Amino acid sequence: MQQPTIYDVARRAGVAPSTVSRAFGRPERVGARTREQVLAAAKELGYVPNPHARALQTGRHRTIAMVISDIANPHFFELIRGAEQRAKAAENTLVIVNAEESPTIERDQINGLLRSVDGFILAASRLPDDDLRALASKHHVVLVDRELAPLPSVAMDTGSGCRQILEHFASLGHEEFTYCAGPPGSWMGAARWAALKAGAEEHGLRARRVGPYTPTVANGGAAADGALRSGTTALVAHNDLLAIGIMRRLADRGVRVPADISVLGFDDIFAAELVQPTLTTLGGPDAHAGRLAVELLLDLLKAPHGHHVGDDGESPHRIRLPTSLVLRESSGPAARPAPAP
Amino acid sequence: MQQPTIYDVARRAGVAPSTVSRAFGRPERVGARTREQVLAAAKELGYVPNPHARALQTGRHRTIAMVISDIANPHFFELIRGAEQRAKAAENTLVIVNAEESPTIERDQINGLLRSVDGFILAASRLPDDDLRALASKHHVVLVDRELAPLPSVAMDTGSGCRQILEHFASLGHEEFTYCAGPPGSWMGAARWAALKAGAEEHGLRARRVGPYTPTVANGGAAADGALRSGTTALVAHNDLLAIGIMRRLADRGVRVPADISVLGFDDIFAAELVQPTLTTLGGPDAHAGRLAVELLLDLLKAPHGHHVGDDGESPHRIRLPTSLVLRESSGPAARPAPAP
DNA sequence: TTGAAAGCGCTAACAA
DNA sequence: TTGTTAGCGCTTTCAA
Repeated sequence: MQQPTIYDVARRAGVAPSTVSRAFGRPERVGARTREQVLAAAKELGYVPNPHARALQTGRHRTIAMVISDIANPHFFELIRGAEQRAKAAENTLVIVNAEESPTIERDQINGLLRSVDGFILAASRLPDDDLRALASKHHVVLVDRELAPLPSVAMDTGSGCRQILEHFASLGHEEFTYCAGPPGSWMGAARWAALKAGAEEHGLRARRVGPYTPTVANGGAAADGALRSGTTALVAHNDLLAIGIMRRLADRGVRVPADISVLGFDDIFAAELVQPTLTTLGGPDAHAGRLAVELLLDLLKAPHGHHVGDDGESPHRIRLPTSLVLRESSGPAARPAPAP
Repeated sequence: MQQPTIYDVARRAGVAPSTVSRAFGRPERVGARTREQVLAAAKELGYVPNPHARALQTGRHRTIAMVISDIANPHFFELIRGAEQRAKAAENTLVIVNAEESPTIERDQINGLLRSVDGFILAASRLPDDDLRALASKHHVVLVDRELAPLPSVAMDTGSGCRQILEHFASLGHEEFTYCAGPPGSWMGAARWAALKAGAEEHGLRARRVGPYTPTVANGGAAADGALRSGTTALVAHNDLLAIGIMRRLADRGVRVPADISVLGFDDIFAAELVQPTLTTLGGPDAHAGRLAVELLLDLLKAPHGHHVGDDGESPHRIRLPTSLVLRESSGPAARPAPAP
């Protein structure tokens, strides 16, 4: 059976179609009595407004898309939750799409939704800067876990976070550490390494880097082997998934954590306290980040149409969230360098 | 700036708007030369078809929605991945929405997408049977992790799966076991308990049940305490998340796994082999399930409009996937019943 | 406050 | 093969 339209409702309520439209879109511009009749008729008929017809006319879809670089990474759970909450509060639908760590897929997903959503929240986007700027010049975009002037963004404060890690290492007597890098396209990964390297000297630490590795538990094996070769006493992994994989491989090779090597991760995913030993990691307010990202996007949508952040000299919203180092069992006092195998 | 429309492209290419439309929608019905001109003009202008206008006319959106009962449950990762793959192959966009384990939210999410997508894949839906049937009578719906005649569905084969568990217990000398139930609205949970209970006797086992519990790691504590009170030697949890939580609580209370109690889960999520001891669990081909679900939905969409499965006597597609018990460290020979605390 | 009518961008008869 | 034309269901002037 056909879905009923405003015309069906109008006929039933004995009013004009435009009145039905108003009753739904701007109820205050319809007489209270009329409104009730219309709503009643609509209910009887099971009328549901057609969002396409509405979008065609208004250009608004009340839908926002969240593109996640890898939906299998638990790090994004809370982000998604927060974003959903906030979107729902604003009566917007949030659709999640997965980019599978691939810029190509990410681009395709975005293009597929370009005309169906009001804006995009790109979480840990792997797109090149230029693509991002081009997209933002025609559509509303908010970045998460990435910063790029002049786009609005929300990201963890890498600088202060990495300083906490450095201090932790220094206070435990480590003299150097090795960073197991994530994917080359990861802005966060680059930022972390930059901050770690920059702050190392003043904490009396030598910084090394191995990688890049795709950040999954499975790839931790290679990362562990790579790091072990350098005979280090402390490891920082691109994220918790990689850190967990590293610890597994270390255990297999008989290297004790933290006695022989300390291991740190980023994100504080739920598995961090499930593994043995539990993982010391730098976490942040993910749900809050999700809420803020939606809020930023909503602000953008309110701006005059065709107006995008950066058009004039207005200060973009670049939010940095505080992080905190969650101390668990995987980090401890420096040991002598692990014997090269 | 305004997005260009077919009219702009038509003017530029010197053809009629309908020709532009055809060039995109049914390229075979346009002369090769004309088509090239149109496509070239479209490219220069940066034209992108407006899916709403198209949907308004055709009723097709090339979008399918996947509603997940809890997106934070890693069990759904592979399902999502498989579904995405298949959807992409058919040039459909897959949007994921989260129901947060709440029937109300699930219904709201569905209603919000009702007119924007071609069909729904409901994963572990918490909706009452009647709601599901009502929805399926007006829209295309495929169920995952749930079965309800006459809707098409794909689910793990609970019967054979639970038999494997029972045999495992019996062969290890257990004489009874306790099932820690999941949420009341979970069809899968009910099916598991039913299968476990039904098969227990013939394996010489006594079956008990405690719960329900919301299946999260955090709730494992209560589940463990509940089960311990009964002095059991074997535990089956609604899913891995709950099982992991149970093991943590058991460890805290000094109960050894599997020496004192064996613990089993369902789903085989990635964390199952991360925990200590690693978790014995019943897993299945999740990615395959995702692919199949999309395929089933695509079949439905191909059927004549207004025609829904069950309208006539046609046999619905109810797919059952084989499961396999992944033996890990958390299950072992029966001990004497743990002393009641 | 309500109605009439135009049109959003596209597709699909129907004609040419 | 291509153009003309009439909507899809809705919102939004403009009048009444």
